[in-house]
Amino acid sequence: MPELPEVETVRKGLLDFLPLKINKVERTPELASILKTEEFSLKGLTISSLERKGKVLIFHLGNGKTVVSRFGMAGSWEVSEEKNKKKHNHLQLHCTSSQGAVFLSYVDARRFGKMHIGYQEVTKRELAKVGVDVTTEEFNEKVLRDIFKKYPDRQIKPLLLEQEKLAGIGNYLACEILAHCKVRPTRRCKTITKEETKKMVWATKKVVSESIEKNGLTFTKTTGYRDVLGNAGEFFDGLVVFRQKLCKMCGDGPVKKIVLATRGTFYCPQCQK
DNA sequence: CAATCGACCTGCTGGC
DNA sequence: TGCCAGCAGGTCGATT
Ligand SMILES: [Zn+2]
Repeated sequence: MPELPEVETVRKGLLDFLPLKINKVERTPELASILKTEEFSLKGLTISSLERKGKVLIFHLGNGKTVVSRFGMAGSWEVSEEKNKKKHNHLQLHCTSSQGAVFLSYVDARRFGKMHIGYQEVTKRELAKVGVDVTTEEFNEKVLRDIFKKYPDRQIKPLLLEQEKLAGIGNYLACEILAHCKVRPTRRCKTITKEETKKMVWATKKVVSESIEKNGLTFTKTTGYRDVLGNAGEFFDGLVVFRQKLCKMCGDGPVKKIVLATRGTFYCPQCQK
């Protein structure tokens, strides 16, 4: 269920343990459906740096060796001092980290995640499918305007979710961004004004950065997204429409829920035009 | 070609 | 309380 802020929080959490030398690899048979590429063994390699583009996390292990990880709806990386005995732990790496001996695990109950263990070429190929990351300098008004020009008849909200166009936005971020720039999710791109486009860039930067500051969003108490040490994200109170009854911007508008491209979509008819 | 829509999985939530 | 349909933060591939 991770969007850009959750993946970034996981990345930052792992940074504290670098370098991570992998001494032993344990895996379940179910990893096979997640692991799309396997060009070498991880045993004996050392994770030296971590990169992120949109919702994709990239591990660098030296000599052009990389791991590309997409979390799907329920996947995440966890660090523990004790062996991680969680039910859906499909890959457990016994490591020596800068903090001592730890276990690095990829846990994914629904197995919608994808992983590639491959050389630079694989990373390059995978990242080529990913559009402009919304946290980069590259993301600006022109990028959005060009997309709108190219897809004039499409509804804005499903378009925001497409990672080949903009990278990092998922369902909650899309709803929140559109609320903050006061644009209804059903609006066709060609009807979005220059002023609204400008505001959408601002809203994207605002919502994404605020969620990152809060270490992402956790919904359910028991399950759902956690950082590498098992802590919940605290962005819940920052939501203004997503899964809300009342709009938190105007304070009294009842939030409407519709379905767009099979995804639950929330907006305030009072605030958003 | 672009756009929509079910399929992939497990587990929580809410209504009866 | 128990059961069970409906739904979930995301892609993909097949089909229109
Ligand atoms: Zn409102």
